Amino acid sequence: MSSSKTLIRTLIQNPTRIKSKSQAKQLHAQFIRTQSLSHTSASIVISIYTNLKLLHEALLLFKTLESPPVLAWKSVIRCFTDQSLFSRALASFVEMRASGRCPDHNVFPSVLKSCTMMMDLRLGESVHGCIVRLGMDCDLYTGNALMNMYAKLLGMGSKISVGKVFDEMPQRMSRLGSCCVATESVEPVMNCDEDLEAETCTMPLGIDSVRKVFEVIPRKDVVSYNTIIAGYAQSGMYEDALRLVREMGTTDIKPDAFTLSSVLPIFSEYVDVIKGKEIHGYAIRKGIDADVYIGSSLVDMYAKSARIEDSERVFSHLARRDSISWNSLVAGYVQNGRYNEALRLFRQMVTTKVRPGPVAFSSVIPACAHLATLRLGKQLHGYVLRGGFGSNIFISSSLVDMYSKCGNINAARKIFDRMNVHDEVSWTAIIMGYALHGHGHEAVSLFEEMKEQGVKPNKVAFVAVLTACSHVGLVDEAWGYFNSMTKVYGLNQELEHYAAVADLLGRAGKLEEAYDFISKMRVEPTGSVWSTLLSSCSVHKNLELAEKVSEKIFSIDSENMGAYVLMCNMYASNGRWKEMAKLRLKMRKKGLRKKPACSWIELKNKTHGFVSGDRSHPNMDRINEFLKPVMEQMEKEGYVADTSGVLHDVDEEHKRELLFGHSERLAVAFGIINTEPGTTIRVTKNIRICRDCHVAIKFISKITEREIIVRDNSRFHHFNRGSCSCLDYW
DNA sequence: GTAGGGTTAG
Repeated sequence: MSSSKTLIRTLIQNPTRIKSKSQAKQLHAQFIRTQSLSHTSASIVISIYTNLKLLHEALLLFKTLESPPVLAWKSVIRCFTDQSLFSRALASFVEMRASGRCPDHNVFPSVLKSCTMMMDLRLGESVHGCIVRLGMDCDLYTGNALMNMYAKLLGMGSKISVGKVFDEMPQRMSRLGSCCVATESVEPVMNCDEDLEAETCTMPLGIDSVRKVFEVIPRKDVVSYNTIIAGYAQSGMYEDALRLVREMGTTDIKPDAFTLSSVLPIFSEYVDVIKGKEIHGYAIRKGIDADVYIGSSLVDMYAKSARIEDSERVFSHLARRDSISWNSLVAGYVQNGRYNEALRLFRQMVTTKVRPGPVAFSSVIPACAHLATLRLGKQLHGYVLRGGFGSNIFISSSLVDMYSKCGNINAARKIFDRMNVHDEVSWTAIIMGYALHGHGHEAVSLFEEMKEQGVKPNKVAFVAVLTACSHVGLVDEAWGYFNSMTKVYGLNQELEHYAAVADLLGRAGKLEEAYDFISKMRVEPTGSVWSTLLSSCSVHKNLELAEKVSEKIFSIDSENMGAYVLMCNMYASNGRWKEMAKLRLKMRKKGLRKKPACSWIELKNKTHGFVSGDRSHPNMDRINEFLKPVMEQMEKEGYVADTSGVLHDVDEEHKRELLFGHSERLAVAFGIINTEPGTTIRVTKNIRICRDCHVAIKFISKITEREIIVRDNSRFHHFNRGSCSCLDYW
């Protein structure tokens, strides 16, 4: 008997000597056998259980206590937090306070973490009050946890309104990590005060609180610095973040992997690859360059600096890759326009058994949008739904965009309508979708609806609405929107907005006005702004202005292929063969070659490409066999080949043949002969659809009774029953 | 008690 009492005493004095579940249970049994299980000893056993993460055993014993001591409460609360049972941790804390027990500094870090994960700012603040009253705000761990809470719950976004903090809760939730899912009650306690409704602060709300806590902590450690640096970095206060990193250099606290991976995104944002490389070098010297966090930050930093090869190299040297490392490179490919590689890597990621999370989908779906591959886009959509990410606002916005860019505006609208909340990005995606499909009026009314619902349009939204106006010729409306940017929304017009207005004026035939507008822009016009006017000059057959405009283009960009081709076309259609020849000679001297026009169509899991005039396609005979009678029928119905756009200096008969071989016509024909009657044909083209093909496809849609959708590089054309959705305004 | 990747844009 006495020997077992000695044993108990030794174990109680050194509880860490108990390393296994069976040892803990033996100790518990000894207490029961010797009838010495007091409140204090029970608390010690509970703390031993919780240290071994034996929540169930701890709770069984805990429930037998009538008035549990602080040690028992603390252990249970910490264990709940460790197991991601945040709401139960908080409930226990509240209960402990109600029972009159006074918390000590050991319990606050867990409680604050639970408040953070539950996004319960109200409770967190009252805990803070309690901490101050107990004079525990000097405690290092408590202070660090407090800073983290304020940074997470108040510190996101550079300018944030209090009302918005609460609106964004579902998104913030996903950002806090997947462990939220493990709690029993995901519903955050939201006590939104009326007076907190929509006050916009110019400074992120939380960072001020973070700084106050930081200043109170008397002795700071590397975690304190990392927490406040991350807070500044994520609030867009980059200079303050970097200032603190430098300040660390004056102490004996040295930047570690956490510090670096908070700082690297700043240099991504600044596109400062020199500083980024310095950090990379520091990481190598410290021997932490293989860290997964640093690795993905480096991949991202190099990708954002257009050095995707360096991203690939960092990625290939990573010892371990998690889903974020993979996704950083997938996203990097997308950001650099390497869409096929993005899709390839995404596939590789999946075959490597790394489960793509929500972020991976919102990175890769835009690749489908750019490639206009409805087939892959639909597959990803299915994958998204199976993964349970259907209500993620980032993913939904990218799906809206994907469906509209792949030609299915109705599917885009359906997804948009099913979203619970719309932010400026999702609104912009659907508005741009209608704009590209030529439904300018619908786009404009959606823009108005967005404003009515209190969502402030950003600069991209203005690009979308101006594009919508431009595609249907809403000149007055466009001016209104253009001017409201500065007057109502405090947004500066940027190149894209000027370009959209210039495009609008040009399309509307107000060529001189467009010329003046571009000449007086407050931003230096680029070659592409002038190029849109040049194509308007071509559409409205104004050769004189076109020559002026092309000179402007060549003075900015002497190798602008599009301008050469358009000018050649215009000279050709005016019979000015000499000028055309001169221009072509210039092109040849510069070694410029015309980008081949090509079109592609997806059929049965395969993409079929057609290059203008290329007769090598294995189905060429069948295509011609199909086109011949259709062309004859077209001519009976009044089709006359418009050969004015044909560049080549050849006779009329030959020109007709050349038009015959245009890539979009081949792709449409191929689609029709390889699908069931009535199937919609979707064709994508790399440059603007040709004028004659536009007429021809209208006839083809009528004769074959097919809906034909052609996406060129600027918009969609829906051909149906002999007419096009653009109503020939393009 | 701390860190990394994401949606809309001629």
